[in-house]
Amino acid sequence: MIANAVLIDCLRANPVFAQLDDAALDVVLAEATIRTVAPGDIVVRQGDAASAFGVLAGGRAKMIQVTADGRQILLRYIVAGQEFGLIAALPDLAYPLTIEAVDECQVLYWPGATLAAYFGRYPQLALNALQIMVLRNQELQARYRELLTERVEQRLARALLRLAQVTGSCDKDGTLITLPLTREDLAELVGTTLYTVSRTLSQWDQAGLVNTGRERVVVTDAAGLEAIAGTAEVLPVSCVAPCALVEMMTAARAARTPRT
Amino acid sequence: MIANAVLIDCLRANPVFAQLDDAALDVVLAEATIRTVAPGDIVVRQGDAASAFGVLAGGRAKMIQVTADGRQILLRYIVAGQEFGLIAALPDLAYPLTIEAVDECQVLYWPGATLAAYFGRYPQLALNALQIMVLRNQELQARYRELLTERVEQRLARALLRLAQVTGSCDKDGTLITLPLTREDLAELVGTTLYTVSRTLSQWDQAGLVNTGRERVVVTDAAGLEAIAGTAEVLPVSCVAPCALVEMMTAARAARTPRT
DNA sequence: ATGCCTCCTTGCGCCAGCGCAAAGACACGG
DNA sequence: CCGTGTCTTTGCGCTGGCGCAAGGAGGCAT
Repeated sequence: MIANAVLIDCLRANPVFAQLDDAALDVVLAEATIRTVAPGDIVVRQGDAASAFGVLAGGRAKMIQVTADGRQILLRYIVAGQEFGLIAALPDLAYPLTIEAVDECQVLYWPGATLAAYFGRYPQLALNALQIMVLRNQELQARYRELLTERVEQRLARALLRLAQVTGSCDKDGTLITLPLTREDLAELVGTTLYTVSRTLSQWDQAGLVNTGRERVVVTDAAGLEAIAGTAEVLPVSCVAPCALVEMMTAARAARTPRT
Repeated sequence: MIANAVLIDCLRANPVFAQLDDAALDVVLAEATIRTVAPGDIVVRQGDAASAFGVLAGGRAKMIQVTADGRQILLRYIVAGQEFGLIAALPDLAYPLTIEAVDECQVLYWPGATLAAYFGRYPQLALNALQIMVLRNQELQARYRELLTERVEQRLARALLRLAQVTGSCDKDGTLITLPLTREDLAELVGTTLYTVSRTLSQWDQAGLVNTGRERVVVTDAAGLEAIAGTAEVLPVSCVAPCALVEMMTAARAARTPRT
């Protein structure tokens, strides 16, 4: 059993509950159900009625989607402190993805109706939820754009850097990604095949950028990977004179001849 | 000038204002600013501070993103009745995309702070906004998945079907997509090059699936395109016995040998 | 130790889609 | 009616990445 103080901290750290005072957090926590999920087990299942909202209080989990033809994609990993299932606040929707525990997970649950009630009682929460969805949407849009415009190498480099940031632990000469990452996991994450991932990692290993092993990646030269990933950000268009936008786009389009 | 009744209908039809009574709609509309945007002009600019929320009352517009290297992607088209800039309700964020008018557009604007105030005054609006973002997120996730798992042909077929549905007008023997669609627009929409789009459309034209012209596509055999697009939906996983999920995924993965 | 299972590597052949270049078609304005 | 600019088509060569197949290597249980 996890101490209450830890759970409260968990909620406090979560953007959904930002700006909620301690008394309210106590009330909210008191209404939560806690459940332990074994590694490999399903937290929520794609297609099921979205009945519960949750916060991961411990452990890590994969968010995956299965397609009609049985292929699966790995959308992202979530770690302790992150929430899922905001969709449960809305009536009659289904989970759009499956969440599968990687480690043993502690999960705090609330019925969707309870979350909806919180939105009424603490209006800030509704705004928080909206903000989360807006930001997530931006992130997804960015990844969508990456998929359209970048090549496998770049996407893989960026994925490793993100994972190192979220789940990295310092290691001698590098950052170890503490998730059990198979080549196939990485392939599903960046949208390629396990062969290509393997080949690319081997190459980077020899070049001294990373250090790989069975289900293990250590980032030894983050700067090198960043160079491969390229500038991650979208052009901050408004940094230039406002009216120059159209001209700049045109010029850039004219100059973009090499796709490299 | 557009008649007030038309504008009210426009708001009523918009999911943000769902379940708002007529009196409230009047109040909301009274606080709106209306602006006309000429074809090709920018409605909101990527990177600018997200200061306003808007509803398109007339005309159609492109949502595009420019990348650091000057390439651009076309996220989607919006038509009269659709909203944009929900992000303006939140403090200190920037528009993540540019909206460019295709036709002459009439746009209703509210300052972001006004929208935020509406969320306080009419709590349903905040829930509506959340729902919109959740659904948009699902759609984006679906397109992300398509990009990862499907080939150009499928994505192009699906894009045409969607466009025909949203902006189609009945034509002799087919549905005309009324947007001025260049091959490059389509390429940016499905994530390919104008060459591939041109080649594919030529092929479909000869096969009698579509009828193409300069900036013009008529879908003559929607069923044929649907066959190419394949099953659009994600596997409704929970339709099978709940516990069969894992087995089914495993079986499907074993059976997915040919990527075709 | 031994065997087994899963994961990883790598050679090879292949093809979808890219991107150039050059020519053709269409629309519009003068 | 012609010129001009934009959009479209299509031949061609190329390559990034796919996917198979076969072998290797790490880890776990008995």
